[in-house]
Amino acid sequence: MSLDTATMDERVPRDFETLRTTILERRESLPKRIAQIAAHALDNPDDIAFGTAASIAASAGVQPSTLIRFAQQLGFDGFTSLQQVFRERLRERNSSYDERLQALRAKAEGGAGHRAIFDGFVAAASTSLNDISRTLDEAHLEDAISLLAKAETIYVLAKRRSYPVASYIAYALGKLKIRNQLIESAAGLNAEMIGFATPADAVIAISFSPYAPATIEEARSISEQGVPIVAITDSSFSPLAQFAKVWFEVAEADFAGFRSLSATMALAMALTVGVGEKRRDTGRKRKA
Amino acid sequence: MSLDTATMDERVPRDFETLRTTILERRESLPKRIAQIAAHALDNPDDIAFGTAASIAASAGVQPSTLIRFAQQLGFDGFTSLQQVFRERLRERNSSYDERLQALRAKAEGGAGHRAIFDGFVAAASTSLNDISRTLDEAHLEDAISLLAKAETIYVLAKRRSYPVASYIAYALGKLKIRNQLIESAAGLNAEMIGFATPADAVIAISFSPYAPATIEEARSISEQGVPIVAITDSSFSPLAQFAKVWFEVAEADFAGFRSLSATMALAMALTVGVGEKRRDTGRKRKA
DNA sequence: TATGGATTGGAATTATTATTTCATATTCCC
DNA sequence: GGGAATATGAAATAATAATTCCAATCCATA
Repeated sequence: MSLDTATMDERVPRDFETLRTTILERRESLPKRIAQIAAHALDNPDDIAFGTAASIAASAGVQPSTLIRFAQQLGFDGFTSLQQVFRERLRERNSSYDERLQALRAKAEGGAGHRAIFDGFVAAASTSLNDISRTLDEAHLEDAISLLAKAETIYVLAKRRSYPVASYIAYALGKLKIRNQLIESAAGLNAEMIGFATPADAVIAISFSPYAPATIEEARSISEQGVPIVAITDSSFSPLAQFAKVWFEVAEADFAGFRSLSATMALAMALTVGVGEKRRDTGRKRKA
Repeated sequence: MSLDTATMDERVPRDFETLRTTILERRESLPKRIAQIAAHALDNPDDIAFGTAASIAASAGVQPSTLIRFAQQLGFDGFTSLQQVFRERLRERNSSYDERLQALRAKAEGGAGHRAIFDGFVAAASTSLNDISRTLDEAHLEDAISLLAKAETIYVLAKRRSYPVASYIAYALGKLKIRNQLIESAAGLNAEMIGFATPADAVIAISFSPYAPATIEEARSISEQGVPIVAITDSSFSPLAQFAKVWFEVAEADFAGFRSLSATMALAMALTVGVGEKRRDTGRKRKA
């Protein structure tokens, strides 16, 4: 009877992406109601993962039995095993970014392809983003934005690994027509540039362990001139923290010896755009 | 009997974070077995979300009834409603980054606090990372890494918005002792620098719409010298694509007018570290 | 338009799973 | 150390959910 329905030769999709592809391939050849639930499944994968056969069937507008036929047509032996795939998807994507990162690190160590390296950096970035959105102190954010919004010129201070963030901040401030000055290491004029800063200005300083000595030195000297500093750094022991009016602790995950910048970037952009908004609101605009 | 157990005055935790806090607060005062399952729940939230009362109890080393008592002690009326919280957590975190981004955009438009802006950038970064890890072409990655690994000097070419990525690549290449040359816009010597490149070298070029004319011009001129180009850009219509031996399409989500860089960064780092590995493997090393 | 095969709906059945109950053990306080 | 209160284990029970079955319907083809 049902022994010889097309379930022998075809592989049962074990992961969501394969399943998705399989469904899309067969889309045309599926009976109406089965197609209906197939579409619903791809559109609402979470519902499949958590719902019961009855509830899913109802929200897709079919009978529970149809749902089971759908699963069987794909080679599963019932709804439950189809559901496993949808659950696995949530498991993988979600919670275990940390563990996943661990696994990927091991994998990459073991010399497994370049895809693993890429996945590692993606996982590191995601982990960092998750972390920061959990730990960011909202009050600090408000304080920092107020402080920066009052500044005549915003100085942006960062070297080496943090420099890309600084350059993005400078780019964004420029686009928002907010006067700013990037203090690079390239030209040897840092000391002079810093000398121009006054207490009416402000600084965004970014540095992570091992802290670039130049950054620390410049931060010290500028804070001694009474210029308020907003710092982004990685621990309360950071030398930057002691010079700063407001500081953020950002823990970036690393992979293959390079730390992610994603969390720092997100915070940097929030500060920048936040300052832009604040200035627009208070109607206090300056020339770029 | 059980009507007046402490379930009236205390709020039932509706979201995972509240639940977590509640559990941690009471940790000390919980009976042994209940504490055991409480710890297990916080350590393996996914198991709670997907398992059955029996399976969870088994893997925590307690009886199913204990699990239910645990739920009731927290104010839930049974295991099922406790489980809902764990499922909701997966739902929220996962699928809906896109929708969440939409919501946040609307919220930020409406002038809702700076936290919303920050969340928006985090969501944009996450969305971009999800996208790229789905769409990245593994073969392209291999090709690009092989190509770059053979180069004597790697030139890194990017302006404006893409410049932070370029500067991070240059930093990382430097740390890996791979000879490289960053082509900035600052110094006006780009034409001369480019003139030094030979077909034995290679270029990483990064540009997104609206493409910086200088980047395109420089890419054209360098490709005419026979130097192979690896491009990171945002569509197959990108002018960069036509000059490139290998090119990657990276779609970054944007928020408040600024696109995320997280996906581009992850790809850039994978390329960089990939090249480092490849050189180490082939034993073909060069001086920095 | 009749006929066979595939598809579907809906209820009956079976399986699984949560919950309750009760006997036993442990803990805490006097 | 005795006794009450609390906690725990194990199995019985109730609830819920998946699956199957069969009759009705639809659809293509002769």
